[in-house]
Amino acid sequence: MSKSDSEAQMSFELHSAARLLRRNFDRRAREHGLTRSRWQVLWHLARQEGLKQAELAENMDVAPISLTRQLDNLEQEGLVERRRDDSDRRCFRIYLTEAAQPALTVLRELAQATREQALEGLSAREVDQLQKLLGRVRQNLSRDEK
Amino acid sequence: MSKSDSEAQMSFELHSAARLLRRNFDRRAREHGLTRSRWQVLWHLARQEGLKQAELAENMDVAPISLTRQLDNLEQEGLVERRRDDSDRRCFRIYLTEAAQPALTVLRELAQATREQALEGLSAREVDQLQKLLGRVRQNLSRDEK
DNA sequence: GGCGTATTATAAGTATGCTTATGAAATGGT
DNA sequence: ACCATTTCATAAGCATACTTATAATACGCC
Repeated sequence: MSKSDSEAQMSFELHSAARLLRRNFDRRAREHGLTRSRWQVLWHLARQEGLKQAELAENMDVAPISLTRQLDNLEQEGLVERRRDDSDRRCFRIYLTEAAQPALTVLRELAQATREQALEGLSAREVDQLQKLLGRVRQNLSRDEK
Repeated sequence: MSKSDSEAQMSFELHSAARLLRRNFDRRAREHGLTRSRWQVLWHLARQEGLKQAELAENMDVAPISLTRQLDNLEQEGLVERRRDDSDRRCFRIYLTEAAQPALTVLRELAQATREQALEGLSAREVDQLQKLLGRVRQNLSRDEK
């Protein structure tokens, strides 16, 4: 296989693998009544709470306006909370509520299951290698992301 | 790093890298007036023409109905063609027109540029390794895709 | 050969994301 | 202190994808 072909193949595999990983998780999440856009918000909040909407949107890689509606819904259902910032009355700080904890537990289990399936048959060394190579690709691409 | 952490990290990198790759290409394509959904159709057709809409949709990983509208637009602009199948009057076979060729040339160049940026600093051997590892992940996940 | 089922494309309605515009509040230069 | 600029959240309108339903045609079992 020529260098250029191998590179093209790599793009294809990268795309496919990521799509399948997402899908696999989606399928599991859907069985629990969690839709993609919903679990993504919860997932990011579990990593870090108290962000402004704009910051959270940046983290999630969606436009702030797109997050607004998701938060509207999640807030209505009592899973997240908008708290006014004391020092800047323009913005809110976003927090999870206690009611969100059960969903998070489920999400963590689903993520684990998906990963196990994805990495079946790969040695710890190979997983590590894959992670490092992907990390370099990511850095190459994120250089000019702003 | 524990095994489980390393695995979680891998999912994150995979997701990120794929997203950035897509985005990088999108940004380039957009400068040429090509939107995501449009170039995806053209791209897949360049690989293989003459498919039924349902088959093409399956390849592209979208629902058939979603493809219908894209084809409506692309057909209107004369970039693709729906040809009736002789032996099955229910279905169309989809083909690119001559008018689509310039766009495809541009797409190929953009893809090349994106790949070069993504893989900067990786040796041919590393690219190959990455491709093979991703291939295994893909296979693990695509087993139960249907 | 004939009828039930499957397949193909599409339509209607809904969800979700984006671009662009807007109002309120903060910030910075002078 | 004042005005221009920036930032934050949201609104309106559009693009795109999905779920579910439907009409036309093909297929398969008996």
